[in-house]
Amino acid sequence: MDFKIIVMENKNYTRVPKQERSRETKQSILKAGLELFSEKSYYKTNSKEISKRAGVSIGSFYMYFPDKKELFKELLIEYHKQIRAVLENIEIESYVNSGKRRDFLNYLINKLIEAHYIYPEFHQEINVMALTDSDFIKVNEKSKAESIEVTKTLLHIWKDQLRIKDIEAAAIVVQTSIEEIVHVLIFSKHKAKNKKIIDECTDMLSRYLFED
Amino acid sequence: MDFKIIVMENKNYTRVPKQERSRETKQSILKAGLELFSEKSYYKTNSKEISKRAGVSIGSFYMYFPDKKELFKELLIEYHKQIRAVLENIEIESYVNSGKRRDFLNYLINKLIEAHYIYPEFHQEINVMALTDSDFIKVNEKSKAESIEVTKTLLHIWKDQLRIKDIEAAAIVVQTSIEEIVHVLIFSKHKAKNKKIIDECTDMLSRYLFED
Amino acid sequence: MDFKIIVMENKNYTRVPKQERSRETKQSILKAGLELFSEKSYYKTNSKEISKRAGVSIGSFYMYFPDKKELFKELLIEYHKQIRAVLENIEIESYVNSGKRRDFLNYLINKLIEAHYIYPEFHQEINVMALTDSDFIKVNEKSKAESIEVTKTLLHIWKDQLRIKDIEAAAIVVQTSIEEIVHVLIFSKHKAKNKKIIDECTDMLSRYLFED
Amino acid sequence: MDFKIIVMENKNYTRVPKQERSRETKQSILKAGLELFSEKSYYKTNSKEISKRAGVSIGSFYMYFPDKKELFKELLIEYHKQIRAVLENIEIESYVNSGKRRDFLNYLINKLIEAHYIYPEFHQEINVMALTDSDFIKVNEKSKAESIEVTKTLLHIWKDQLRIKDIEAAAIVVQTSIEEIVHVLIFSKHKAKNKKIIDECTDMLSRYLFED
DNA sequence: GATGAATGAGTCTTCATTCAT
DNA sequence: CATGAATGAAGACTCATTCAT
Repeated sequence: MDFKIIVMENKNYTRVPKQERSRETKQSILKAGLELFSEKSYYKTNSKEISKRAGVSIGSFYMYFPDKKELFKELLIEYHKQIRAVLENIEIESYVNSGKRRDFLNYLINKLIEAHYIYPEFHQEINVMALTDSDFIKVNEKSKAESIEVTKTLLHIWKDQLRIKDIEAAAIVVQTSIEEIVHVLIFSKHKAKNKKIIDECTDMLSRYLFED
Repeated sequence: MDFKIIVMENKNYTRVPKQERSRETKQSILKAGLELFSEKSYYKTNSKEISKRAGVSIGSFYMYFPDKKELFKELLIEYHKQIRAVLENIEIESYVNSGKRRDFLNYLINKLIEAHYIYPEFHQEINVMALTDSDFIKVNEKSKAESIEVTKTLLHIWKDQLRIKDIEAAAIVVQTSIEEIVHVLIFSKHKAKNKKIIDECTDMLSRYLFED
Repeated sequence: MDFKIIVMENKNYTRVPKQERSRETKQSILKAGLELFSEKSYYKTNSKEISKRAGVSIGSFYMYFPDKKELFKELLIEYHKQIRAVLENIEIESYVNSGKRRDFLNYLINKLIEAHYIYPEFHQEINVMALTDSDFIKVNEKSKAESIEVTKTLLHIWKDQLRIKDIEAAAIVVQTSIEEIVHVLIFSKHKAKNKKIIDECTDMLSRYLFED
Repeated sequence: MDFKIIVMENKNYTRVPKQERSRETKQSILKAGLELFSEKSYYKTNSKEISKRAGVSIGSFYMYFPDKKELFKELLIEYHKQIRAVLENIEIESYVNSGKRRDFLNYLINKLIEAHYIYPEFHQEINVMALTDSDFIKVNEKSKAESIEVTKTLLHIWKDQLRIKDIEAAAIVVQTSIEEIVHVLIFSKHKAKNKKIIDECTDMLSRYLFED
């Protein structure tokens, strides 16, 4: 899924392959769900509204999703997929040997912000649901564990230069700090401050992880 | 509010002073609300259930609270009051001049954990509601701002010994990191790891804030 | 439950005991359900309509019955209770020794007609549901088995005068025949014929069971 | 209609005559409807499911039947046609003059059981629908009246040997008794008892109709 | 003819809130 | 003050039927 709307540019071409149309409909429901869950939260959004926003009937909604929860679940999975995609595109090579550890940390934080920016409000909503519904807790815990694992891997690359002893605990501290600061930055109203905060965060992590 | 149930010790007095009885009833509703919101979230708890758990009628519920939301609001305010109380009881004096900055940070984190432990699940639920309902967003933002303010004040005490320049940004980074790590610790399943994580966090903040 | 409507004769008397009112509401729903299920069948009756007929809100409906099915179940149980009551009031004594076996059979058939007349259409509907919903099949089978048991007991009374050998099989044949003929009579449009049919049925059973 | 699936034996002919194909499609829908209505009742079967079982699209379903009800109606008519066919094949001649009246009754009951065995569950479902939907009540009443008419005709054959006076009423009693006992036998779980029950029924009718 | 995606009226059911007692 | 029966708007979900392809 990509969250872009596929705008039909040519209404003259009559025949849209059935499968295509079908995919489109599902897309539009996913998109509407993403928007509304983000705007007003899961509990304040009802299926009628999602359908309306998607420009389809309620019947269609239930053709593609057995229930509202399932729609959320699909969005959740998609969301994590995208975050993962960003993390997997991180270019470590140029930093790892050049000793530009601080630059790397900066780059990492910015990448993560970018990843979460896809749909910041949905990020919130995910947290909400993850806390509310046992079905989502697992998905979220798994996702968090994976993030910590990625962090651990990254730390291992600088293994020899680290001043910290317990990589496991450090990974948790680092990952948690970054994640939450990214969160703050995304919702910050004073975007001006953001650069400063990123710099401080970079400084903090740099001092923590490495001997100067 | 304290969340303990006030057990009537004197059954002889048939007439309990109305104000007393009234306060009790309200207490029991608050307690029931706190418990249920924490256990099953705001949206999955209904007023009938709260009344039942509180041992009062639904009618009583609506005598003391204009609606369900107001009950949550009062709990929210009470919750922040308690966190504040913990913070206000922090004893800085013994640390500030002794140079035991690292010990202080450790003490601070432990104090915050203690503060949040009052009702960890409710802490979650607050986050949920804060994101869901615009009425609570303000309460929460205000609370966060105050926490950062407190952090700033604390940093000012060590003013001369700090290596950081931008106290404003540092306060945000420090407060956010601590808050979230506390969060992780509270819900951590591997309590064994917790001490290590606290130590790493202390180390990180210490290195960040102070020159060795 | 009795299916009579309790008409409030005196609206001036303000206080209707709560329990009384509550029972009344439930009564009116049961009555409405009985009527509508009989008139239009279970599947064509919806909860809104039942509530409307009962003069209460849908909310009330669901206060007293978890769902439509449960309402039907309660009516079913009540129905069988009433049939049983009629059977238990049968006066055998006056017939058994006088040798008026034929009169007794006649009396029995008439009693059963009376019993089923309480709500003939509901009798139909019971058959419908008993065939449609596995939950009701048991109730119905049990009820039928009990009827055959009663028939067997009756046959035992005339033990010495019976020409039949297999009382078990005879009880099934007799009970089934009566039941179905009663059914026919109830729905018969030519009430004039009914007496004749009862007489023929009596004759048939009499000849079958007893030596002349 | 016969309920057997017509397996296409000749795959060489790519083009199956349209009428043939068309009839086949309709057959498969009828078959699927019969099965599903019998298995789960009319109201719990939906058109999508019928189409699926029939291996055709919903669109096809609605090409052959204006609505779900019409499908049931066709099955109903077909069902009665088959019962009729069995009755019409009854061989009276060999019995009527030989005086084997009892054997004939036995044969008749067995024939009727055979007739209803075509799809016993559907027999049930017919009763359900006949009571539920006014459209089917007529079909059913007509069918019942015809059965009584056939019974009357049969009784007339033995006219001179009958001990009963009112053939009309007797026909009702006989037909109703047989019909219902057949019903009991079909759904009986204790098949062992069935022979005994048939014998008792034969005995009952024989004693009732004829002087020994 | 065939297809099956799309429709939306109609059901069941919940629950915050009121108000007569 | 206390009670809890009653309310009904609102939401989740189904399914017979249509119609563009």
